[in-house]
Amino acid sequence: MNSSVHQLFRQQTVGKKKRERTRGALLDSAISVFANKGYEGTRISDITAQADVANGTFYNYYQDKDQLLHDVALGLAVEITGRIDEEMKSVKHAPTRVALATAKLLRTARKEPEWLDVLLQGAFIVPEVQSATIQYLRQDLEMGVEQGEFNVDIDLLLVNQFISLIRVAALVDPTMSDETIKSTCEAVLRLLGMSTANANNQVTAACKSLPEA
Amino acid sequence: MNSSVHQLFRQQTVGKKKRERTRGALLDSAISVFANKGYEGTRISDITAQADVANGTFYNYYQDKDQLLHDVALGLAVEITGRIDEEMKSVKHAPTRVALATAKLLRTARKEPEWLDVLLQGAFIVPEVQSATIQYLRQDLEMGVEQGEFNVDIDLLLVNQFISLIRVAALVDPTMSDETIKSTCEAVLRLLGMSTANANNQVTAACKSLPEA
DNA sequence: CTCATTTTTGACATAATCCTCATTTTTCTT
DNA sequence: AAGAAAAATGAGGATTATGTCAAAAATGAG
Repeated sequence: MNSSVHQLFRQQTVGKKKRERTRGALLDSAISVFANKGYEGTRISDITAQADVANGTFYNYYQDKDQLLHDVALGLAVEITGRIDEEMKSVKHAPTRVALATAKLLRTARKEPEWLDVLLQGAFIVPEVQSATIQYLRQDLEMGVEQGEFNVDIDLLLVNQFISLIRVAALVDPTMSDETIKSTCEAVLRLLGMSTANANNQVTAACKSLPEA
Repeated sequence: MNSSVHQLFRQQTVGKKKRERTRGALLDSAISVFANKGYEGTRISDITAQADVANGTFYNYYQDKDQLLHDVALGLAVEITGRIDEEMKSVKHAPTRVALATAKLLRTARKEPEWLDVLLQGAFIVPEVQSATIQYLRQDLEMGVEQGEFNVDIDLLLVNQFISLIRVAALVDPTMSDETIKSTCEAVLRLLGMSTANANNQVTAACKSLPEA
């Protein structure tokens, strides 16, 4: 049985050969199970049951949970950052970009809480997912320093602090209210060295350009 | 075999009856194993082996891992916050208190990385440990707002953001260099609404009052 | 030192999960 | 629609962890 309504990887594989479609089913299943039981708490049999395939089928595609998490999280990273980037092509002001990207990411998490959950699990466990995520962020942060808007050193610690603020939002308020999104965006900008008032203004402006709840 | 040099709970139970001493051994063992294998990855047999007792002995003291984590993390919370509070009795200026407490906590983590690791695991898993930690923090944060130094709303989200910055420091730099400690203290103050320059000054001043590395 | 009480022990029954592979079923090309 | 290739199946052996308990050992009060 597969209770997830939004099947990212299955959608990506309709029309392809059976092999790819089954892989897609396993990946979608993994999103749901990893999110609900956590990576450590997940059993292979949870994933195959959710994907509606036999136990042995898993081993036709992956050798272990690690490889599956790698594929799932990296796929989610590509999907999510791709969407956000696409919507921000024309924005050149770093604080606006950061506020918008954060808000859009958290909005995504409101609709698909499992996506962010699994992406973050991957970012803390799979090095390749971590570096993909970090690289994506780092550009905007460095742009903000060059623009004289962010008054901090951009290093590995700072980027991880950024990511951890995202994680906390999902943890404290899984429903991801507008309130939580706004507070988190402001916290991020303060972390980057903007004043409370400045951060507030940036976030208020950025949120206006978001589609309605 | 017990490779840990610093045996907090055993120290607390020397002279007491056998029952308390064995409990202390289990608690110290748990610190080491939880820190190295993570809560989920820990087997009961790991803990009894490390404590140099038989498998069945565990069940004379705890019904499951949960109860053990509860005791260990709460014990660590009491020990660590107790020490820090004691050393800050006379400090009334909230930003100084926050910078000092953060620096002292991270200094503790340098000497006893396992303590902070397990405390944080507990804070995210055991509600009672979480609320103990949060209550401890919240007082200083609210004091800072009253003193007009922290320009933010103190809510559950903010307190968790604070804690997550601590966690990130331990994650990114387990050796906990002075550099990491300083950066983290500054990030915390920025999160609380202080300017980069102000945060910098506070932290520099606070670090001067710390004992040498 | 004695011995009732407390504590420890570790083999074992139970249970959970992993992973394989011989067999069956499905796919899809011609 | 036939049939070779691809994919799926799920029973079962191997492994690992859990929690129990009757017997053995250690404790410490008198």
